[in-house]
Amino acid sequence: MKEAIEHLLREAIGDLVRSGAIPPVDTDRVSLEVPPEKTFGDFSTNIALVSAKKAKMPPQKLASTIASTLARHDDVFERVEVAGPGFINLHVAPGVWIKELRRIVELKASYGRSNAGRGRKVQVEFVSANPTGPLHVGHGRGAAVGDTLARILDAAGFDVQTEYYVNDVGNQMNNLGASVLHRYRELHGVESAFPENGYKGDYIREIAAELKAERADSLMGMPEDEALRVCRDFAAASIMNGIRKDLELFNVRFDRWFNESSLYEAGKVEETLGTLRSRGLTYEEDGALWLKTTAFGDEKDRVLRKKDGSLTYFAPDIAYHKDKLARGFDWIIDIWGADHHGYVPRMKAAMSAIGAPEDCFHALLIQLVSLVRGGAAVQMSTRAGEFVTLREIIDEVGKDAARFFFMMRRSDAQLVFDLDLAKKRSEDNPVFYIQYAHARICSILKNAAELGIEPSCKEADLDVLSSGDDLELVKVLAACPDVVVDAALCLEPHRIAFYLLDVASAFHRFYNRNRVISDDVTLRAARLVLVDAARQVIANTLALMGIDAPETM
RNA sequence: GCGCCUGUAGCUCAGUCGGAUAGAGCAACGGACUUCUAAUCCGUAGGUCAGAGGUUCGAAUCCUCUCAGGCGUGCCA
Repeated sequence: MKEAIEHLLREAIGDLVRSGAIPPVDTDRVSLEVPPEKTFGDFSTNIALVSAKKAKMPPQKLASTIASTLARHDDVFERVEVAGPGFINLHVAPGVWIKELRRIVELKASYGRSNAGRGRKVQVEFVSANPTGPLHVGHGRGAAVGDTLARILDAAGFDVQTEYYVNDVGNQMNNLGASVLHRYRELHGVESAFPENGYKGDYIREIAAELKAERADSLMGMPEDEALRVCRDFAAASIMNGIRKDLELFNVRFDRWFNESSLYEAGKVEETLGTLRSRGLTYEEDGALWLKTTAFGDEKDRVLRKKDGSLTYFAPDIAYHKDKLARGFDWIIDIWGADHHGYVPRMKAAMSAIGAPEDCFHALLIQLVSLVRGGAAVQMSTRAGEFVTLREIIDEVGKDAARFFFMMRRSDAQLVFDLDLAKKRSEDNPVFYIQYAHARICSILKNAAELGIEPSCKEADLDVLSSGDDLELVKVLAACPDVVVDAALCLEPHRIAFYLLDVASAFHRFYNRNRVISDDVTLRAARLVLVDAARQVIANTLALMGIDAPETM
């Protein structure tokens, strides 16, 4: 809708410029917004205000010239007005909205989808938690945001692939193995010092117990190296298994699980270092190998290979992103915890170093989540192994509430997750407010069906919805495609959550003031189509968030 | 010290890459159920947009400084 009207506006301005009626105007700056008040119309544009100075023309005069040209589209605009200092306010004709309502019902689950992304290949990498412990609350937010973003990008016409990067090599894996071995020996009555940098969570004991159940005491006589390796591999497999299950429960799907170890196996890490070296972007100093990231805006150069000969985390990560590039993605989106923000400039620099196009890489940072229960903060400390797992959250408040709550804030703002509120089955819980709207509509449709009436936009005369509360509801529903596209392009999935609240609120208001199944046969048929469209929009938008749309509550 | 994020109603937060009288929800107060799910709706009240300068027709939004909170600043991952 918005796009179509923007097109008309550009066309009108283009015509005026060509005919010499107005001086050249920068049409790139043409944009529509939804004005703060209904009396200002459905859309408004400030193009006359923005261009007045350059055009050397008073804004009001410029505005009225453009307005009168636009007004010729009397099939689209009911009224075009100039207001205030030079806004052009557009009142869209009811027929246009009714046509959009018809589209909702015809397109069904496809309504809201568009081709804005023009099939560009996008990869969204998220969660990517190390396989050293279960997913915790913070990972949950990343999972909800990443999965929702991927669904939104898909709906907006991008070719999306989701990926989980598994850091299955490195020191942390050895620490994991040592931790499990320590607990395993404990179970066999052998005490030893707790390993340095070991993992202290109870899950380590559980894994040790599983290992004992499977292998009895067979590790006790093994050489240290071999026992450590067995523990490490067993623990990693067990933990990854748990992570996959948690994500499945959370309705989060990955197209691909990418093991860091595969980069080494394929020789990609050395290959990448070779590429960087041959481009003259590396140098040796203090016995270490450095990458000249300062050449690409980083504040200091970074080490690739340490003095002791081992690689930093950075080195394989560059190889990983080089692999992503080679797979042909136009847009590479990494979703990281905000504590990694210091890593962004260096990764951006690395992307430039391996020849990535400008702006093809984007790191989306997810700020911290804190939990509140009974009005008090829930204490968490990953280091001490005291953290609330994603699984516990799902078990406590349910998948739907958890996903919605994680999406209720902008990603770059810290989130306070109120567990009590998320559990409440009442009006102040936004998830239930929305799901209740959906269930209410389903109930109306069911009652209608019992009377032998089905929503049908072929039989109904939808023009009777051209005013008042009916039209207001149509307008809210019709915003859906624009919201999806905006959320996708801005990488702001929280907008979907806020839009859903708008739709639910618009429906509840409508419901309380109007009867759908009434004696007026014409109106009844049309309103049945209207509420069915509302049901469809709510269901489609909930689906973008991976949340169920229940038919009864 | 330097860098990033945040600061908007009592609370939790929106605010569409500068627009019109700064908006929701909760909490408070007052109303609406012989009616399709009252798990809802309507109304009232609530503000120095952290503070101070600046940019311009116009600033919560952009720039500078100050204050407050969080995070980062490894040859860790």
